[in-house]
Amino acid sequence: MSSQTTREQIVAQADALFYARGFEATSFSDIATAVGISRGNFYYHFRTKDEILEAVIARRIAATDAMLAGWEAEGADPAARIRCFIRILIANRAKIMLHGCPVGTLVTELAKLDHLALEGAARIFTLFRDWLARQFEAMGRPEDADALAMHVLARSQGVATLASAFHDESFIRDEVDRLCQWLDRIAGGRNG
Amino acid sequence: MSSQTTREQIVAQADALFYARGFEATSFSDIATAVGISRGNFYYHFRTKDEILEAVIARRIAATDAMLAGWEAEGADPAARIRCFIRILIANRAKIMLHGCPVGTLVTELAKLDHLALEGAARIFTLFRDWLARQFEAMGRPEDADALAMHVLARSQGVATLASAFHDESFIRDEVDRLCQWLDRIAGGRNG
DNA sequence: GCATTCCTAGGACGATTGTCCTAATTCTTG
DNA sequence: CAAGAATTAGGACAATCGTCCTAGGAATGC
Repeated sequence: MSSQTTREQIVAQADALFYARGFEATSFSDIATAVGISRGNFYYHFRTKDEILEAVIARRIAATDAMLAGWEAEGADPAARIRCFIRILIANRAKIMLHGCPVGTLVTELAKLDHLALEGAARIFTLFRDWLARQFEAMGRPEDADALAMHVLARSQGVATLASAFHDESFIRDEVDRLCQWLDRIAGGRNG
Repeated sequence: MSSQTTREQIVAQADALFYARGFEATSFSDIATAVGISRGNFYYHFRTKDEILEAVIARRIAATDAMLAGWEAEGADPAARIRCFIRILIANRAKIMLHGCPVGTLVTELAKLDHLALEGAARIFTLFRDWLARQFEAMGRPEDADALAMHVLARSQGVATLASAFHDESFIRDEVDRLCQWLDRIAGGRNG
């Protein structure tokens, strides 16, 4: 039990630090200090840095799954569900302006490192992609549901990147509005 | 003369390595090895890693300036100029699928490191932003030229991020087409 | 209450990091 | 050709990295 808690604390702190500082820039000592344990104890729970990364990715996958399931339970309107996704940009704007998108920045870093965990991290993107595609299918766009899902994903990524580059909150709001208008046009039946 | 060449070689190799592996993951030794000189010689030209980063950013700013000026010299049609920008995604698709956007990934990394050079790196974004805004002004959209510029910039960023996450070339083409269609609608006078 | 497993602390390891120094070499200039 | 500056090579430096080991304390099961 106590070990579970320690392990969970390690993964939670590693998750936050990987997001705020990046994977490579975060050291064993950083995480151990954040949790309040010794490096020796740390090593008992995770033998390599890659193991922590795997655990963090698994944690993020679980959290994403839960979030998407929650939006799906809220109502039956697929357009409203997609708006839930788009509005993460607003809800998390403070952290996004500081550190960008947690998924996008991790995937970008792992791609540059040629890291094996890149595939796992990209799976988080896939969760969003497939979920969004299902909503577009439910909106009556089965033929280009995946393309539309990728489109929404891409625009959200771009907003997060530029918001952290320019630290501009009103830009986030403008782009969210623009994206929601685009979604309304899709839902209204016109072209995209 | 020979020193100029050595210095330029260092900056060029550092530029390529920072793009491919990231700033922090690239060491003095990596750059020295790539150039084919000793670390001691390296230190003669650059005393700190931040100095190299500054030089790389200055180099990228100069290259960006030249590229934008070149597009401006090609013709007088602002929409065609913007299409030049959008098509970088196609022209550089191979490297983008491997390492993302050079500007976006550098800014993202420096933001996480709380690095002083972030401001300088964001200046590259500003070059594109202001240039794009000038084109939208010339297209008769002075009131929202900057917002439209940021919109184009954001969508390009998102495409680069997802293209490197999924290693999907057809996605790049689809999004470039979509963005060009959007541009045509803007140029045609309808709403955005 | 004893034995066994689980958990923790603290330090050691080789490698690598950014930085710096010094001595040799090359180049330029008179 | 000689004198000075510019350039290079190679190694030393303290610090930190990820990884690993060992020994003691806490908890659990019989």
